[in-house]
Amino acid sequence: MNDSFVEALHTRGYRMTPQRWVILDVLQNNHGHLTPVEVYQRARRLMPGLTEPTVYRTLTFLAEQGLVLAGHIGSGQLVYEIAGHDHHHLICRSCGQELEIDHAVLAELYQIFRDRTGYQIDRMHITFFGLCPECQVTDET
Amino acid sequence: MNDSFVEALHTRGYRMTPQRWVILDVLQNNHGHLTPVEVYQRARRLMPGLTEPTVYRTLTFLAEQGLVLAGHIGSGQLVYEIAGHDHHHLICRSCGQELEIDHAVLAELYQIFRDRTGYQIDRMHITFFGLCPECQVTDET
DNA sequence: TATGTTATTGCAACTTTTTGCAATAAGAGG
DNA sequence: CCTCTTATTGCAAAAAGTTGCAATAACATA
Repeated sequence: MNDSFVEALHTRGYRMTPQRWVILDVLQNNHGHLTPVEVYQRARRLMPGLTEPTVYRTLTFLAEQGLVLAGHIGSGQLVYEIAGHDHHHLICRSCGQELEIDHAVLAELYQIFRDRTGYQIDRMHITFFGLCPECQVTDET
Repeated sequence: MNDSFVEALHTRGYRMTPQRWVILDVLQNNHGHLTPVEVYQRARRLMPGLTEPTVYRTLTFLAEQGLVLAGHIGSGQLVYEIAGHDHHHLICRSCGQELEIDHAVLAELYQIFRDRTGYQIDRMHITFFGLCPECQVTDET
C-alpha cells in the first residue's frame, strides 16, 4: 500500500525517508486535520529521534508536492491532512463547528477567476469563516 | 476624523487607547497588508514603549471587531489591513503577484453556502492561491 | 554489491507568537 | 472633578516556527 507516495517523490527526484513515512502515516491514520505540533507529538511516538524542524519542513514539502493538503483554521495556524478527495472547509466563528464543502461547489467560482483574471487556482484548500445556523440566533457578534 | 473607531468600540463596551490609535494609524497610512512584525516596528516608532504582546493582541482584537481585516498570504502567516472596501486576494504561488477580487464575485458563492448549509459567511477575507497567466507558461510545478 | 552524488536530517541558535498575571488607566457615574 | 469598575497593558516566560550548516543516508549508476 502506498508505493504511490514513493513513486510520486522519485519521479520528481526526491527521496522517501523513514521520517516522511512516519509523518504520512500519522496523517493517514487521522480523520480531519492536525497542527504541526500534533503531528510532531504523534510521529515522535513512532520515531523518538524525530525533531521539530524536520516535521515542519516535511509538512511544507509534502504540501508542495501535493501529497498532503495545507489549510487554515483561523488564527494564522496552518493545519495538514492527507490529500484525498478535494474539499474545502466551512468553520463557525462562534462555536467552531466544521463542515466540509465539496470542491464542485467552488469549481464554477474558479472558472470565473480564470475567465476574468487568467489565474488558475489550485492546490491549497480554502477555509471559509462564518456563523452556523445555531450561532446566528444565539450569538450577535 | 475617525471618531467612528472610538464609537465602534464604545458601543460594545470596549475602550480606545493610545496603543490602539497608533496601530490603527499605522494600518491606515499603509497600502496593502502588513505582518504583525511590520506593524510592531512601525507602531514602535510612534510609541517607543509599545510591546509585542500588545500588538498581537490588538490586531486580533481589532480584527474580531471588524475594524481591520486579517488575511493569509500563504505559509501560515497572518497579515492585516484597515477594513475598507470588501475584497479578497488572488496570489500567484509562483511569482507572488497579487490581485484584488471584489467581494461581489464571491457574493453568489456565499449565497450558495447559505442555501445549502445555513452558514452565513462573514468577515475574514479570503486568499486564493494559484498560478498567474505568466507563471502558467513558465512554471510547471 | 559497492560507490558517488546530493537530498535530507539533526543540532543549535534565533525569530515569531502566545499566555498568565499583576499593575495601570479608560471612561462611566456621581 | 473625583471615584470606582474593569478593560487593557507590560513584563516575564513559554511555546511555536524558522534558518544555517555540517553530518548522514537514499538511491541511481556502474
